[in-house]
Amino acid sequence: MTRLSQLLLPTEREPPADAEAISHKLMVRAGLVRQIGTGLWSWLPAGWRVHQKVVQIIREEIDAAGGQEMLMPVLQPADPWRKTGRYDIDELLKLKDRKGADLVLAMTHEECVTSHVAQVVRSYRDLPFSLYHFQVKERDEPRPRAGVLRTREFIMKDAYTFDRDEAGLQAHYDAYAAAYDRIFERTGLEWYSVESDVGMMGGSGAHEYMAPCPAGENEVALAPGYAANVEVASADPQPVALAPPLPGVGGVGGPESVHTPGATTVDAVSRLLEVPAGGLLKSLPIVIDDERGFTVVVVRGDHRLNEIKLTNNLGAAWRPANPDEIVAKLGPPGFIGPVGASVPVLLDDAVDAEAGYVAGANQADHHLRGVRPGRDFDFERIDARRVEAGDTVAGHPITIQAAIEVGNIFQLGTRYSEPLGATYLDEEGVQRPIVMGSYGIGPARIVAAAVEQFADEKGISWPRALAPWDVEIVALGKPGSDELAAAEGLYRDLRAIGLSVLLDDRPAGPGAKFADAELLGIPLRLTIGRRSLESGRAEAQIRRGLQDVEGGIPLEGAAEAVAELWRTLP
RNA sequence: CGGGGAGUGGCGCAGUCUGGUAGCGCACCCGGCUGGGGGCCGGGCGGUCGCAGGUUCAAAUCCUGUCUCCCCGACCA
Repeated sequence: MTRLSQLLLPTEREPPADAEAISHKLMVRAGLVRQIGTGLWSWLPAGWRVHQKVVQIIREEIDAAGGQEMLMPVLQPADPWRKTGRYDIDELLKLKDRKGADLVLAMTHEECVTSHVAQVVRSYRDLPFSLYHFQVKERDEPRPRAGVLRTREFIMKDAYTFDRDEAGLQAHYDAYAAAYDRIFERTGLEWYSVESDVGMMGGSGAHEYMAPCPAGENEVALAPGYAANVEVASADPQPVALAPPLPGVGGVGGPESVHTPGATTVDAVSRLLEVPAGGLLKSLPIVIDDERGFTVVVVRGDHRLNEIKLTNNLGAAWRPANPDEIVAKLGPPGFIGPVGASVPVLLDDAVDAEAGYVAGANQADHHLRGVRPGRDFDFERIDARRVEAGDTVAGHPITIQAAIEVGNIFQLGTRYSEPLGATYLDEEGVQRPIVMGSYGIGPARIVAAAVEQFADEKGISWPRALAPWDVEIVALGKPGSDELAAAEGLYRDLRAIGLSVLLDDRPAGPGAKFADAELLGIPLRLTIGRRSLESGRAEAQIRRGLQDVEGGIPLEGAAEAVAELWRTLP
């Protein structure tokens, strides 16, 4: 179906009233997708062609990397999810069948694939291998948003590797990383891979593949040779100009108490004492979920706590202390500090132990000036702050950029094989858990990212590899006209040499056809009108940049010339 | 879950405050003109105003409840 007159392509002049993200607006306007409920989207024919382009690229590269394609169900028994402890996740949709049996709608397929492998694999001779499928995932998201960027139902390519040991996993992981590089390179997207948090998935290592764009929900810290999710990024802090010199710094005597009535925030203290925010110490009382208990985390006043880094570097869960605990252990909230506190202090790496700071005095309406870590309080070091733009890595300042996560790779280890009993016998007859990895890609996010990255004021501009059709022919003139006949001829010739072609043969005006073509974003547009017939040439416009091809393309032998031009497009 | 906003022909909106014959633009259908950037003229089709209950002689409009959708935040294997 490649005649526009017969294609269901409901384009709109106006974006949905409440849409914000570029991809949301344009994918709806261009007739690619339609919404049926919050976070629930249908792919219309043109949009589905793009999705299938992405799927095919992924399939080819994962096959080449040794992945074996299969298919697992979305509807699954609850039992394996109970065994892995994931049945209680809020995002997991649960239901019952007519007999009252508990079922879930899978949000990913570790439980299923691992259950099968547990039944099938007996010996080290059965390993290694990797499996994958493209399948719908269901997630009861707290807040779907931005069109197809974050939905409750979506298709994912999820792959799983099964190895005898960590070394095998590492080899598989590296192979998948290389395959991912090829996949994202082929899509034509701007992308990079970053270190990422292993999250609640557990495991020992993870990378995310990011496509930078304004609608992205992730923040990535970037510097030459460095890219990390802000969730886990570390960097050298920017220095703070501490002037004038603070009392007590390097000198005799302890900190000096100053009256700071009502100054409960960094901002207020900073202004009152005329000390930059970075010259303050911010004390964050927490309760760690192990023998450490009540603890104060101290970061520079101009820095923010990174809760994920804190959790990872503590190696334990924690919660903010409540006001009663703070008063009992330290003093009035707003005036707490590490000096004189009889609780453990974790000092962020960015705090200079030789410098003098302002900190809360653990006394209402008072702060201490000239507080020097080490001299005035004992501490252990921790890296717990969120990096800021301008911090440096190996001397290079970082920037922080919004990005969409389009893929990820995880070293799972035995997180799923142990609870589900996926084991094998090694050469010595010893039973060992299978070592696993998991690897996801969201094709819909790749589609949306491509829209976001290359759209202009006229509409979408697909990378050649993802476009729903290679070439669009705009046929001007009435039905039955010579122009339309010539367009039909060109259409057949292009198809004959293997290009996919969308022919706009609708009885519409030229303005409407050109506008729709630019909205839909096919990389190359050929126009056949009266002028073309008179000059023997089709006008050609490259969508990216809306560049007209000088002189057009001679209709005589046009197919080869078009194919040649098409291969040069982005 | 917290905060904000919105439900009126297919789409985008006005009307609601101050109750009194449901409107506009686009799209769509028919006829004609036009034919290289959303063109013009004429004639049409299409809406239980999200849903339920209430107040009233009278409800899109006031009251109560409820459902749905969007945005910000929290959350996000």
